[in-house]
Amino acid sequence: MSADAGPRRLRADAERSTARILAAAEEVLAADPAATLERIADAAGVARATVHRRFSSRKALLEALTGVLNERYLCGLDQARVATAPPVAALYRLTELLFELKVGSRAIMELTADPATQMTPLSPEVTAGLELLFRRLHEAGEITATDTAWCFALYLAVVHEAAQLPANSPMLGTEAGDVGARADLTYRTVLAALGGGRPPAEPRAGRTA
Amino acid sequence: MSADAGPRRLRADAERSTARILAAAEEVLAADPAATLERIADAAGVARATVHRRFSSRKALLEALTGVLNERYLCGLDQARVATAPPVAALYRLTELLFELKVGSRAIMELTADPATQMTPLSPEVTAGLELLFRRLHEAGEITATDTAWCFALYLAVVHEAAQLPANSPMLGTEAGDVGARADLTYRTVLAALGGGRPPAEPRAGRTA
DNA sequence: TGCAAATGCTACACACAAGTCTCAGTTATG
DNA sequence: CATAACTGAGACTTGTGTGTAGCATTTGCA
Repeated sequence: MSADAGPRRLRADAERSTARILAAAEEVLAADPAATLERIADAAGVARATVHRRFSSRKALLEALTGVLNERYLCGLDQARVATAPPVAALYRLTELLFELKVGSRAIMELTADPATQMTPLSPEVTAGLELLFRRLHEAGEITATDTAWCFALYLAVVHEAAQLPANSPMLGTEAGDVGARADLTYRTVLAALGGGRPPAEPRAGRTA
Repeated sequence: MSADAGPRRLRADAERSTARILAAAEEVLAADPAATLERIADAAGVARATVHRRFSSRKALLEALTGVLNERYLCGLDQARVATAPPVAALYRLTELLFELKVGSRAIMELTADPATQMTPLSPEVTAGLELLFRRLHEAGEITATDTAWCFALYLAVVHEAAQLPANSPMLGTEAGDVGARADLTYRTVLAALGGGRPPAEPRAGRTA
């Protein structure tokens, strides 16, 4: 399940290096998608050679990164119970989780998708989960939009914009937590944008459980 | 007003080359933001050396490109009469114009903004125009969102997503023109997303005039 | 028509990131 | 503790994009 899933398991410190590199790459690449491996190595506190040791190439590192993000999405979809919970509750919970897991930057996702195919680097499981969620929202009459592709293109866009919004924006209100306010804004905006006929309902299930 | 605004004016064919390069750069860079100057030159039907002759550096070319886009925005804001027309009509018209002028790809705009400052490469005039539009929308009660920054971050995001939407999406309906359908979808979505209390009103002024 | 300007083409210099290799020193783990 | 794994540091090759220069040719313009 790790980056390379090599034949023999890594030593503990090597595993730590891998994790630190991935974390640093996420942070650095979010700020500058064209950042050098050297800058990533610096941010991770390792030598550039070590990056090459843990990841056979830059491409491999990027793929590992999107793998991590995919796992986070999958984890979020699972925790939000998109298949069973009331759709609006699932959407709200999922949105909270996405902000908690800091899946704000779309730039990283666009790094692996080569310019030609323009394919979404989201795994089939993730897209299936999102499709299910929005289909259920539609069946419940919470949204009117019919195209699930449009639904989560818009959803991801709003998540991204809400993540980039400066912390002092009046849109975030005076609520306590920062991520909570962003999630709330995203939830309301998406539901309204996709044609919620009624004013957005409060979720009926657990909030920050 | 041209790319370099040199001391002496260019010959007619040189001016044409400049235009062709800019057009090619827009198309190629929209597909792949990391595209080579050589690929741009090929797409423009000129030699790479000519690109260097018309634009002193890659950076200069990118700046010229954003200049062009800024002009288009400015032109759109002017034609939409954002200062005088009824706000919803102005929004609708502006949206139409943005799609007609193919200002769909945000990738190009993000090319000039260096990763550090994260500044919007939109000119102050453009941002001022957009701010005015959304403030008027708010004052007219068409939207409830209070932060203009949030308003046009979301607006641009929706424009971008609508531009990327595949042509056969059910969201685009069976309307005649492609750009019209996208503009319509964008208009409705944005108005709803920003808290239009009522179902989005039809614009009261000229449509595709 | 004649001249200056613009272009295509080729060759070259330069910078820089990716990737490989070696070796000495450090750290985990049986 | 002894071995094997991991790391940092440095040197090195390679590939590639950018930018410059020269020269023959074409083209706009007066």
